[in-house]
Amino acid sequence: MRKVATMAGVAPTSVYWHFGSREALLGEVLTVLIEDLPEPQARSRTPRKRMVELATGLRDQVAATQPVQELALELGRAAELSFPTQVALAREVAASGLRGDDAAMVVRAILFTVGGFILLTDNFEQRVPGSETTQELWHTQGGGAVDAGLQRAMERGVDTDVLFAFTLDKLLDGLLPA
Amino acid sequence: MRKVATMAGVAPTSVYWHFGSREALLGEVLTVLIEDLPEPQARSRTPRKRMVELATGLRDQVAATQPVQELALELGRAAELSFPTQVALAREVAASGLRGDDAAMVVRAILFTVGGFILLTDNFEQRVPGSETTQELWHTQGGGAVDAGLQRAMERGVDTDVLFAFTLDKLLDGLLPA
DNA sequence: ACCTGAACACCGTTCAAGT
DNA sequence: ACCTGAACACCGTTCAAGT
Repeated sequence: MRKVATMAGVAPTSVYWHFGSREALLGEVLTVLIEDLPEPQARSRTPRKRMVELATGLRDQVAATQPVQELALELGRAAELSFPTQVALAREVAASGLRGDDAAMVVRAILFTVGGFILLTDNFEQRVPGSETTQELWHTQGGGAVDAGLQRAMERGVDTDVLFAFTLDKLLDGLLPA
Repeated sequence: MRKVATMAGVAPTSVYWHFGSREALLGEVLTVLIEDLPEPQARSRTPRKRMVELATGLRDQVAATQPVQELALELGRAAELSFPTQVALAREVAASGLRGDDAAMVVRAILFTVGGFILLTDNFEQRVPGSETTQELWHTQGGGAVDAGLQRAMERGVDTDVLFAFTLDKLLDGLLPA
């Protein structure tokens, strides 16, 4: 508040006259930031490929505008960030032949998976220096609990981009049976 | 800090002699809380059913111990909470016939999906009163953008428990083809 | 209508001084 | 070895007083 006021060349208390509270101020900032986000785009030739494009695009956009996402999260307005993609996704699900409640479940399953991935990856990156990743925990855990090859693979860690693409692909296999 | 000190019948500054910082204190609290969590259990008869049981169990456990989860999240130690389930899940994936890197991808896809769902649902519940859900945004959005039946379904909202079960089921369909 | 300074009730933290 | 009070540098916010 004091920093913002200084930048505006005004006393901290003036901000309260204009915005009422810190939260209200941040809310207006977020609204502007959200308006400036680009529209989701999908140019591929099949509905399924366009779904992947939209999902990946949302993930990339959030990664590229992390401060916006953190602010939205803090203000409990994360839903707004994903809404344009949700609408575009709904259109593709309808294009793939699904209707009504069935279509809605598919739209939501995809969006929850994408959104969940984003939050989870984000949480990993904000990891406190001293804390352990599950990767490190697999090292600690003596062998023998699971198959040796699996153990080694778990100890190696993952590329989250690859995992995201894999998970989305398999989910779509389940959601849109040939 | 001051509250904790009062409860311990000591000056706030004494806490710093024992723990060093607020973060270190909370870290030790979290370690104890995590130790007290029950082991993941899976009693069903097929690997796939046990996977569903483990995933659902983790979700339920987190919901039942939300303060622990929030603390783990704040301290960047969310990974630890899911680790026992991750090991149990790895065992089931191996039991279903997968090995090495393929198995690891499947374990991670499931765990990321479950973890993501948990974080996302949690974020929705912590929604700020004034903020809009996508459900409300669908109402705002005039009709015509998508199929009318789908629009109505999106306006109705979801039971996240049902959506979770559905998504997990479809993901497993994709991950463990018959 | 807009801005101000003084002040309040909080934070986490440091540190010299005590026993 | 453990505890203390005083103090620092922060927060968000209220409010009476100014112009």
